[in-house]
Amino acid sequence: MTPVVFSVASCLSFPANRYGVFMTHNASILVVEDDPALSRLICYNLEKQGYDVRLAGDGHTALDQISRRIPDLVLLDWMLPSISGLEVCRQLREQPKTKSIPIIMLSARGQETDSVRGLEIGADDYLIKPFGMETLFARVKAMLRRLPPSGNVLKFDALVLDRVAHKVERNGRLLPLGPTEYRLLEFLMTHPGQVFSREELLEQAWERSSCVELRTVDVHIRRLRQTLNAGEEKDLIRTVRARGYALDMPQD
Amino acid sequence: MTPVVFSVASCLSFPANRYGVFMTHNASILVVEDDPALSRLICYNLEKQGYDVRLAGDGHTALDQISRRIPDLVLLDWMLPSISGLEVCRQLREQPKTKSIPIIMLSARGQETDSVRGLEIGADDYLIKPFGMETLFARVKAMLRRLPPSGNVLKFDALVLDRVAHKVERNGRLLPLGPTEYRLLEFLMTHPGQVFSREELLEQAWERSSCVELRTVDVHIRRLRQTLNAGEEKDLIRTVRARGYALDMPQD
DNA sequence: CAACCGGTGTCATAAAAGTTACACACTTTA
DNA sequence: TAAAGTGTGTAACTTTTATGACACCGGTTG
Repeated sequence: MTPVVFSVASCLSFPANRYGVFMTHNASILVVEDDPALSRLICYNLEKQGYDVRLAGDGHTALDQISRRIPDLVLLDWMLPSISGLEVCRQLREQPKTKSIPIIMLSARGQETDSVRGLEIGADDYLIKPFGMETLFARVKAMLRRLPPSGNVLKFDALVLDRVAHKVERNGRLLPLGPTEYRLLEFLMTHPGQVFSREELLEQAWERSSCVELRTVDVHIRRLRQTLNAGEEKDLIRTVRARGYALDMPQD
Repeated sequence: MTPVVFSVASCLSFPANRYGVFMTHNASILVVEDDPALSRLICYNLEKQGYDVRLAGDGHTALDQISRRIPDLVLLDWMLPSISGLEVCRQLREQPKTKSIPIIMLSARGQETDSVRGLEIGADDYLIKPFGMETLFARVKAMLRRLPPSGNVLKFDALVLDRVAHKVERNGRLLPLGPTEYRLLEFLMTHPGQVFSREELLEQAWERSSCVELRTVDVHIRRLRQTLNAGEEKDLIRTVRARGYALDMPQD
């Protein structure tokens, strides 16, 4: 299991763990589209561009996913089962947490009044189907370019650590961490999948000179786990007997 | 120092953009278009919408005008005498002062590769001629909505700070702030959500040369809180243990 | 000119938050 | 099953932050 080095334009190199989960700072895009053929085409191509792509097949699912984890950009089809794209857009613009998510609407409705309506209701761009993938990429890139300087953000699975805001979230849930737990997690997130001995963790997450018991690491790992997994979620910290700990995807 | 007292009533009629910053003036738009018929049509209609519209008939003039006064938005025709719109766009994106001006390209070139090229080079949107005025308005509005905070009035939640009047209010309640508290709040409001250490806050809200105890920041934060939250309102200042403070929405 | 007054910085102390050590239970390994 | 390695709860302890009191300073007022 050698670390795979994966490089994306304008991004640093990011190691992938053995489960193929890329730890990138790549923009996350939620594609909301009910036509499987089109959604597959879009997702496939966007993923090939290095984006972290999620898919929602209808309005409800979309709102649900967004409430759990806020994407950097939403591609939103107009015609959708359950809740229409227009309505999804309206609802997103209402809530403070979601109102500034960039939205590109996709629609077969090419009438001028349609695009105007979409933009009026809060969409940032409006693409008329059928559109070429190149056009989509260009629009997506142009939109992401204008994103407010995305603070130093580390991501691992649904774990997001924002170094500027000094906040950690898992699935949108804010995690109350103490300074040491924060440093510990920050270190682990910058080296995902790697196992560290207690000595190494003390070296990295504690003061250089501090002479602390090795066992202390256990306690902090435990507390980190407790906070991290509050909510019956899977344990992201792997214990390696006689070696140490690692931030890692659960086996099963 | 007189207590800061004022009313924002006069500002409230201005539209707020997505950053919560009120536009205290009408957005200025530079139209770069050599076809007199079209440019007149566009200018006339935009002015009727209340925008502060300027016109440039060719690339040189456009760059010249922009260097003299930076507009909020540029409508840029592709085909232009002297310097092409594409080149103007490229040059604008090169200089720090102009690189973040929103640009909507206008062009009769409807090929996919053209729009892609325009967007790649730095345009934020690309409209294919002929387009309806309604579409143009919608695109312009959508673009201006996303302008970063630059106004003289900062807003965060129900907190409003007017830099010109040098006054602050929350929920319509006037806040009597001292000079230091005002500077502190002003700085925090221009960087919402970000955590700053006491050193950074001293650097930003105090005189360069002043050598003041770090703990002094605590006291001023406390005074700021006291004034800000007089009225059983939620605390907008987040304490980050061992790091500093941030202006932030209460999470829970 | 002297008293007053709001704005500041500093200190001492209280309160809160986070860290460490330790005892012991539990689990895995040989 | 013994030995080694881990997990957990607790209590003492340390660090950091909140707060109230007070002295100083410059400007204004009577």
